[in-house]
Amino acid sequence: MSKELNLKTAAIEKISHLDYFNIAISVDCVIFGYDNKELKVLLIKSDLEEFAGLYSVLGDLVRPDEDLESASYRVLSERTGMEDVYLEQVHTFGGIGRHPSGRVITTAYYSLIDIKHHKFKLNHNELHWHSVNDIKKLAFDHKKILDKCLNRLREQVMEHPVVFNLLPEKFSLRELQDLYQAILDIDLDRRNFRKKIAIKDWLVDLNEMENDVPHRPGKLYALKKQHQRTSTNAVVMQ
Amino acid sequence: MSKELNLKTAAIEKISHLDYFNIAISVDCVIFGYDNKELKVLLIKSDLEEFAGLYSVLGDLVRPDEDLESASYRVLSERTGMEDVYLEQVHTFGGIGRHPSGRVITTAYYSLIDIKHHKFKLNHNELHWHSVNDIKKLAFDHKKILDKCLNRLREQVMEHPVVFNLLPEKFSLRELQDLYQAILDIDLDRRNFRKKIAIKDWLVDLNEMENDVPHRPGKLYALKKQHQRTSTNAVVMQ
DNA sequence: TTTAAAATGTGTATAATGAACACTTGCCGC
DNA sequence: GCGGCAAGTGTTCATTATACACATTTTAAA
Repeated sequence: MSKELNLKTAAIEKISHLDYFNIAISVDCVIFGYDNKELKVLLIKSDLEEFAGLYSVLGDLVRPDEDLESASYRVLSERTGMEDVYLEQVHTFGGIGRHPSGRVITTAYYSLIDIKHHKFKLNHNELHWHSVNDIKKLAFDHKKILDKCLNRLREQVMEHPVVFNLLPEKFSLRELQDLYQAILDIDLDRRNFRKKIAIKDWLVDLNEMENDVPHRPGKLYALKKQHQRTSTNAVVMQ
Repeated sequence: MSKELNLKTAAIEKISHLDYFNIAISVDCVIFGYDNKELKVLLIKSDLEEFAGLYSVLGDLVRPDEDLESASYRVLSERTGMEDVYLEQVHTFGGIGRHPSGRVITTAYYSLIDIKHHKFKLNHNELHWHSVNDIKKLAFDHKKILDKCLNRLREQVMEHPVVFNLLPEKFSLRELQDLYQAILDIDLDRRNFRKKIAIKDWLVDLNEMENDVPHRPGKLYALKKQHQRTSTNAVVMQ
């Protein structure tokens, strides 16, 4: 792979090769989880003095031989032990001063994982789940990144079957509704919600019941196979 | 600005500084225009041997001291002479082999401009408008980039007042409907279309009439000031 | 000046979708 | 067996989207 770029614009020739390569690329993964009727996000204590005491989302520099999806997938699996996660690119943040140590352009992804999944492990002491609603300030421009990812998640949630990545394989409609309410931060009418979900035809009735609830158990459902989207079977993945 | 990045992950320390900076960042602008009832896109003949005869969208490397928006804005004004254009980030493409001369990650923007605007000039002999529907193949991964931008445009068009950037300041409802039909590639019912637009309350009635049409002239409208969004007054711009 | 062609401008009826709302049933725990 | 709690289920009403037709205005040509 030649290190000489061949883009012949008027401007480029005036500027040295090194200048152009003096920008680093990173990916940042906003990893959402769901627990105790709250939407959570996985954060790590910032190791930069400038941001002492602040948390940031998980990210890393992109290696020369990996594409963006691979990089964010690597961040995810290194940090959580999980594979086959749902990942979606949201936005690229390229402000000049966004990283105190140098020019770093970052592409933000959001990811949805099941906190209770047997493979899920926190591979770092300083990793913690935080309730999305409680987060006021983050290191770098990560609050902006979080907000953008949260907005994207909210836009997607009623149109596409993505939130099931936050739940265990089997779930009741009440659990599903609680999850929607946590994500959208609104109350939903139970009957209308069930109707809406039924119409979409995303679920299979497992003919099983909840068995660990202190009241009448509900039916258990699972997402239909053809709607399951993860990093390995993504329908659209560049 | 220190060249020593301070991101202390396990992985980074094993890899030399130069490796990480051996990635270039570019922006690509998918510039849409509208003429003769067709949606157009501004393309340039590729100057790479690998893509001889193929066209590509307009792009350039990002300079070390400019953010992504500035870079795409610069590409736009250098190529078209226009300022105050509408620009929106769509997606970042980071595949390993997407550029034959080296590793280049690119962030794609789409832009909407009025082909007939007095400031619009093509500052390059090899720039041409192409009908979006006729484009089968482009250099690099630019067909994919075009498709993604076109999809984004189509998603936005009914919800947000963006397409007015493709029209002159004054326009009739017929012209507006023709434009919507060109973008969405469908026919719309005239009465329902007018109702839908009226409800949105985007337009002011100028109390003027068309005067260059070979039939009954229609009323002229303009986009209300508070809905005009360009690069200088953008509501949300990172 | 009459007439044909073409597009403007407008309203209503019907269908589809979304929102509000209450009661009976089943299981658990005491 | 009784109280608590959530499951399960339909209907009405309001809003929104769709389908559809006719009279009017202007230009251009006979």
